[in-house]
Amino acid sequence: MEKKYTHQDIENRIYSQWEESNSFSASTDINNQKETYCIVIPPPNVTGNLHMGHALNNTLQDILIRFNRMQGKDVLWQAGTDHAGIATQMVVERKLDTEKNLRKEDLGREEFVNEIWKWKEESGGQIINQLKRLGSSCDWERERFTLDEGLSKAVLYVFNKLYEDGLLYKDQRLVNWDTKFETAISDLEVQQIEVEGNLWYIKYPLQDDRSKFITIATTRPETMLGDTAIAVNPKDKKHNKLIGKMAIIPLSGRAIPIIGDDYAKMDEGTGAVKITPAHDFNDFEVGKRNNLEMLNILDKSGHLVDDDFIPKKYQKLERFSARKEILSDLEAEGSLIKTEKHLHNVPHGDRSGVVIEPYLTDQWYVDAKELSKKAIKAVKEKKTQFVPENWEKTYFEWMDNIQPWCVSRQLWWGHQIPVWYGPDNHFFVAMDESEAKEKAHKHYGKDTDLVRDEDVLDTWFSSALWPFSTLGWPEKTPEFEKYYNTDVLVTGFDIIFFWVARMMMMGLYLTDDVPFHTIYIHALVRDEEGQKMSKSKGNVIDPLSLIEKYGADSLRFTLSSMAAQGRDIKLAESRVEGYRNFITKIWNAARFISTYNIIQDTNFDPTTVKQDQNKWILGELDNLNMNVSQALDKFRFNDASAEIYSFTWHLFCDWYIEIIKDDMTQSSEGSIETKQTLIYTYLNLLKICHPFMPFVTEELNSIYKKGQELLVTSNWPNLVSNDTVQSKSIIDFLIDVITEIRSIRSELRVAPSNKIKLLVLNDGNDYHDALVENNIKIQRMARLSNIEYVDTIPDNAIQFSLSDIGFGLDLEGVVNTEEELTRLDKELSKILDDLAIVDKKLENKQFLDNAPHDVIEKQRAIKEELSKQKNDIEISKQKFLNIR
RNA sequence: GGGCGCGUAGCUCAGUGGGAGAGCACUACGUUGACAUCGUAGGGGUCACAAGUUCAAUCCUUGUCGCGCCCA
Repeated sequence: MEKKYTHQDIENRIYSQWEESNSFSASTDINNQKETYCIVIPPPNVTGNLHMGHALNNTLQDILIRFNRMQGKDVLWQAGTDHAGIATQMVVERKLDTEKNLRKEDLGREEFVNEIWKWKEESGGQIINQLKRLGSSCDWERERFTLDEGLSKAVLYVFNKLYEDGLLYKDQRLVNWDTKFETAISDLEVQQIEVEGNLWYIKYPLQDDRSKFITIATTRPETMLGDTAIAVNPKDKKHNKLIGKMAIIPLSGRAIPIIGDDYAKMDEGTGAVKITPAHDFNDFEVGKRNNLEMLNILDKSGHLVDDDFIPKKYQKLERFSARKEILSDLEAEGSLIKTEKHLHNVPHGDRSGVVIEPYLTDQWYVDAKELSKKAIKAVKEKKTQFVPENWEKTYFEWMDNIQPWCVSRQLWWGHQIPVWYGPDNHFFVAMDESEAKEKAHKHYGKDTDLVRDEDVLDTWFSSALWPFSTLGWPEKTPEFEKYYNTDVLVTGFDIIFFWVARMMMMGLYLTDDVPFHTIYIHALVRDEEGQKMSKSKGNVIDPLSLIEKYGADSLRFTLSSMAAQGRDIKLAESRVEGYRNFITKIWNAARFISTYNIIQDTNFDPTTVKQDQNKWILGELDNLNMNVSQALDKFRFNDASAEIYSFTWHLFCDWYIEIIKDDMTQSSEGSIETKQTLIYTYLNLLKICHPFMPFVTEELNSIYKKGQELLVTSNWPNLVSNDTVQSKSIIDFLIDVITEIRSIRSELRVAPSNKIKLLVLNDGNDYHDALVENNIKIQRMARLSNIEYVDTIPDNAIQFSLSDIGFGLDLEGVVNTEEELTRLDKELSKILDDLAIVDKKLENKQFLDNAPHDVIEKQRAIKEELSKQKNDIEISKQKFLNIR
């Protein structure tokens, strides 16, 4: 075997092997009766690149998938990507601009969309290959894309159904408008950013007496051109007598009413607020309440319109230039009273980065309120369960306050809305143009030319169908029948609103079933300082470079070790390095085994082993098996990882391998049993490690199972279920003896090369036999010259006792008496402290009356143990004082 | 303003109503053919603070202080 595990060479080879053997494929035998396990991947964006969030998300999914696959279930991990409307369109627009200096309008819609498809075929979906590098065992043959034919059909069907059911309608409302992309965006794609702006105080003269003014304060003076009222609070004594009068907008000269409305807060600003219903969400509501006119001052690119109510000089100005102009003009004419610095939140598009405008447009809306009812109920009734549970609060909070879902986007890339308009703007919702034409014929009584709605649907509209559309729904496919509903959705909390909530709503509406019964919400990966990773901060750790450097298994094991519930992951590279060392350790254990050319005996029956060391390690292996399984059932990835780590390193390598070293060079019946146990344990350990570290375990397994089974499709180990109570207590005892001797040697600075004599008192018990049987092992591991069984421990020996057996270490001439006395004092004071605590409890009558029996018994046992140790030390101490 | 969460070893974090844990870092010493990406041993904590419940609190309750995130 190579001295080190070289992941660079091995990972690609292993992954191809998995793919070539179809190891990831869900069963093709649709009629098999096996229990199913299905996860749908949260589809990464087709423009995406693997970041730490993906790495964590997919590591956890892959652990679950591989674990369940090894349980013998019929497993489907449904893979794919989404078409990411804005993001993808943006990428291709930028590319066209830099490469050909073309704008999408130069090409026209059809050709531009072709360009996007071309881009998608050539360089889209890179992330799929990156997921493969991580080791993800998705069923790639079933990979889907939200714009696939089947998924698009589902989208059309759902749009029609929603419309027919009265859950989808066209409406004119304010939307979040991105002036860069010239489309509506979701409020979830809007980031509120705190900005230091200004509050400008502007006076509006009264129409009937222009020497009088009402003063308003605004952060957006340019919108005054669209004001259609000034609101004051009816209870505001300073202002309420003005209600019903008219004020004049400076610069434009248009007259607007002063109205009374609670929305005006007396203690904010001047108490009077300008109302611009077409440019502010709150004002929109005020406008509707008071039947105000809605004047749109902006075009879709954020320039002022050239309508008559806008003074000529401001027409067609960009919105921020307009603000500048207007402010300087206000100042010039004396309408600007003062300017105050003002910290406030300004909405920004999370992709475009530009300030988002509330903008009055016609859009398609889904009645999310209605759809949310079942989705709320399903979680309340635990048909779908959040893990950790408290995330359901976040879910409920959002669901309870849900707004109509604006599903139309003014983009070219996406599912074009299946609505056709007649010449009179009467529209027909249909599955395709011919159906629309039929409907139009019925409506108009003759063939009529129709124009299709130009807009496309929000990407999340199609993503919401993902858990079932990928399985062939709305067709009643065998896959849908078999794998739906899916088992668990694994995702980050930041996606609960975007995606989880929508899948729940659509799933329940369309399939009358929850899309998954568990939603596991994992952490966010942050940098070492706990900052969110972002390109602008430059603190991004690239998972691919970590994979390059340390191997995918190291990264995976690091992430799963740190994936404790309810806490974010602060990732430092040193952790990855540490777990890389762990993998080296596993590798080296295999090298140890390989030294002895052990051939695995397929008839070996672990239930028949006789020796304590072997029974013990098999028992510990069973524990590991159960603990890992239970931890994974509860999504406790960090616990599972910790179990694996400590078993492998601290039981198997540190103790088992050390204990059995003497047996390796022998050929007795006993040593054969040990060799077979060694290899049995190791191969099963590889299986248990496999979901976490698939590459290295597959490679190591192949050393012993060349050409036989692959780990990926092997079965999870069965429990051995021996009775190991006695073996465990014996091995634990031996470990204690060796550890105690090592500890004393180290503290008394006995050189490792100095082999000393161990004395054992002859008044012993059951453990005596174990000492005799393991004589050579103990000598080797504790660096002893020999072990002598004696009737008394001489005065100059260091004395200790374990499990009622007295021991002495003959250190005459080796140890400095004063040093030993110091050591004993230190020991003693520790024991006395502990003893005091136990005594206090046992002397407390209340404690004896109230505490449960086993707790009291435990305290008594502790006391006994401590008293014995105290006694030993005092005797030793006296002996050393005597010879001082 | 509303909600969620976090303060445990130098760092990163587990954990439990009944003798404080891990990894990394640190210190000392290193032998033996699996492993120096290692081995052995060791040091290090008022479990943020305060009050309460309890026979018993790091854990439960309340409050205070500090920090983070989400929503408005």
